[in-house]
Amino acid sequence: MLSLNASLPMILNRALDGVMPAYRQLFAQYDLTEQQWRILRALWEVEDLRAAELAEQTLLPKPSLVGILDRLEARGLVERRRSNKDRRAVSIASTAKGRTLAKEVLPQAQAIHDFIRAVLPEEDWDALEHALNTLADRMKATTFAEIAAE
Amino acid sequence: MLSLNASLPMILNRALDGVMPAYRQLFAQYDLTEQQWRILRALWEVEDLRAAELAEQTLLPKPSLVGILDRLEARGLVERRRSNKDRRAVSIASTAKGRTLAKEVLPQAQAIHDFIRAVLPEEDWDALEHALNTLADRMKATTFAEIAAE
DNA sequence: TATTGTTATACTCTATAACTATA
DNA sequence: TATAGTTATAGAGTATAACAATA
Repeated sequence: MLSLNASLPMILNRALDGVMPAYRQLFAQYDLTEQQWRILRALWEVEDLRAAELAEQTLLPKPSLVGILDRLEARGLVERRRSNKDRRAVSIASTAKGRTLAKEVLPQAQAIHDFIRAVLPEEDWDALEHALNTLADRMKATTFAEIAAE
Repeated sequence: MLSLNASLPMILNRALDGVMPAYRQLFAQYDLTEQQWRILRALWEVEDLRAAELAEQTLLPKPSLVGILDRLEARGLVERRRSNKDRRAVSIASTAKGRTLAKEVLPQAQAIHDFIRAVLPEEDWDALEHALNTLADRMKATTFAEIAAE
């Protein structure tokens, strides 16, 4: 029987547990949680995103998104605008204040990233990325019911 | 500049996001959260563990552990016993009821695991495990301050 | 009717620091 | 004094379902 620490979730969690503290120390300096960071990070790359797109890119459930956006908006880092084309939709964008923050934080995040990249040789990263992405894609199309039915 | 969805945390999170729903559907049938599962899973492999060991193996912070154990104990799935050798220490073990649960759930968790393993060839798994464990080890010994100082 | 985003509810987990009892 | 576990506090995120406005 498989042991706990050889299970894929635990391997992934251990890796995250190794990597995230460095990031969290950085985020903490700017009073950001990991989820808030993901949202800002996504918004800094584009003009704006609709709530549904943002939820998908950040892997955050839609009802969670609302609260996290509320907090970011209250701090003036993002802003919500009702779309004119479809009055149901909301477009979310970084504010100027948010972009100022980006200029300060992104280089430091990049430094962490570079440090991490240097731990493994380039070809290991390619293999890692490919394997994990394959897994995620394959599993996204699979439910527990299908597995149990085998 | 690096994009969000190419960052290691996001790659790992996406993989978890692909893999966990299948497990969560299973856990939900037994009213278990992911964290509760980790604890039970660890306790099913051994006679007992001390709180500190359990926290380490499950990657759960000690104060979180207390509440999660409270809930598991209230359901009669685990039990806490004060150690006689060191009256400060607490040894935590699965109850008979917990072991009955194990017999029911573990084979289904194993089925998910087998399914996941079949997605990638054996050698990819070896590479993946090795790469991620190397990363976790290397990063655990690193603080943000060190990275920033480079 | 279907979709977008939001609200409501209830709960689990987290972070940090301080505390109790042992050692 | 140091350690093991717990408590206290305050908050963030999650899950699920239901809802209002709009399409």
